[in-house]
Amino acid sequence: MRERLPNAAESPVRRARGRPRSFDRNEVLCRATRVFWARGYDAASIEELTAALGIKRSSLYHEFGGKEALFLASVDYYLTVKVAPCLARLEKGGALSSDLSDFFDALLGLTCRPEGPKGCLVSVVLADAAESSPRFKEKLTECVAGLDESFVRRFEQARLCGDLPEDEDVNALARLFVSFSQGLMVRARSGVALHPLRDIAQEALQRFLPVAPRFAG
Amino acid sequence: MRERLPNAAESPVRRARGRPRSFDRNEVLCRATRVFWARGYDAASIEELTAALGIKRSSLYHEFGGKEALFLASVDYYLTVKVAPCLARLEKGGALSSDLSDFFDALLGLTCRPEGPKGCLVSVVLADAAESSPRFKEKLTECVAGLDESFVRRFEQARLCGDLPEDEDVNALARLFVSFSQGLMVRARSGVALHPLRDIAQEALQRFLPVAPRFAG
DNA sequence: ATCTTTCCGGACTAACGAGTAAAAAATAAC
DNA sequence: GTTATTTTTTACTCGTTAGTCCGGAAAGAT
Repeated sequence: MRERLPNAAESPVRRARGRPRSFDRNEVLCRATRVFWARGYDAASIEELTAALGIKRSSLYHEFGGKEALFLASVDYYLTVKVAPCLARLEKGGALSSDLSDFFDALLGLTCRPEGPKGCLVSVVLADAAESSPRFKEKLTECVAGLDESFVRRFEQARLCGDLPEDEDVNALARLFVSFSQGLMVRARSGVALHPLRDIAQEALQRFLPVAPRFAG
Repeated sequence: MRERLPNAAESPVRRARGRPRSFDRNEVLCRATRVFWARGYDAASIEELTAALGIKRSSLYHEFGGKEALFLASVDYYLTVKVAPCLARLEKGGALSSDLSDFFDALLGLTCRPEGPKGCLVSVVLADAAESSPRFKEKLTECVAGLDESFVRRFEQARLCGDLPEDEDVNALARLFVSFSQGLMVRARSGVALHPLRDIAQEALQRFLPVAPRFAG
């Protein structure tokens, strides 16, 4: 029926015992992410999901366990494949403001694509779902903490190389940037185009950062 | 059966012809708002709504037209009864930073009540639903624009009384504050308590605002 | 008192929701 | 080839969904 897709996990190791699966878990997860991202958790039905995923109901339940688990797996996929590359821009080793600018470019590139779902899966969809399930609320908390942490690390580094004052409160600054970024995602959800959002981000950059000692005076 | 509630609209004008309604539209809207706020648009079922509202299905459909219309009416109620008072804090006539601080206090008081739904109906719930219906997306756009506008007005006023520099870009500043506030709402949704959020808001206040001319030097 | 208008209550429908069970198919091990 | 094992497919259950209908009750108008 369906031709076998070359599966990344099959080459060196011996093939698993039974019938090989006909789909790539990552590919399926990627599509599931898209559906949840666009429609929200509750509005995305299993019917809609299986149609988009190209797998049958039972395969979905067999592989992921259920809708809630599939959603959580999608969030993880999203974090790893979509968000992490944005955060990686913070570590490019440039000046702080330049790295932050790159981060916003990547983030907006991700969340304003005309053909893609608008806004952020975590800041918009997971946030909405958070009140419905304790697992979702935990996940949201985790995500926010993770983002805070990434920025804290970058700001600590900036403090060391003189891009931030010695007495800068890096935790406060991180929470500020993360909150602002998530607010930007709400605006992106409303359909605002890339460029206006980029302008807002640039404004934020100029105002959030204290004038760096090495540039001041 | 059900005792008549005194209805605000009945006193001066002549009573309408037929049987008077047994519920207060505002009270019903208030409860509907709570349900959508806590559960999200899709997760809130008509069953759940009618139970919380204390009216029957057909009364709901007769009065509001349907779920989508009820949701939009709830958003309007929320804007008028919940958000507007927060924005009114901006107009108290104090110093800019003091009025902004009051605004954040009111906003967080609204969105962090331990017994109430966390986060903001607009920034979290409507944002999620926005991708599902064009009416919702329009409404979200309207809401964001309205918030921007309120801040723009306040900043223009601040420019006049010297709380902001003459050349300040009030539009940019407004979008910044609104985006940050909406990001705070995402964090509130995750269950963070009032005080940590208030600290973040205070930090934002200190960093967003350029040093006012009349306080500088 | 009677008529007219409106609202309430409950039953109803047809579709759709998530989740499951069992048969069929594809491969590895023997 | 046969058997064991895993995935895929198909068909199903059964509760819930949004939305509708209609008989009857309540109140103002006359």
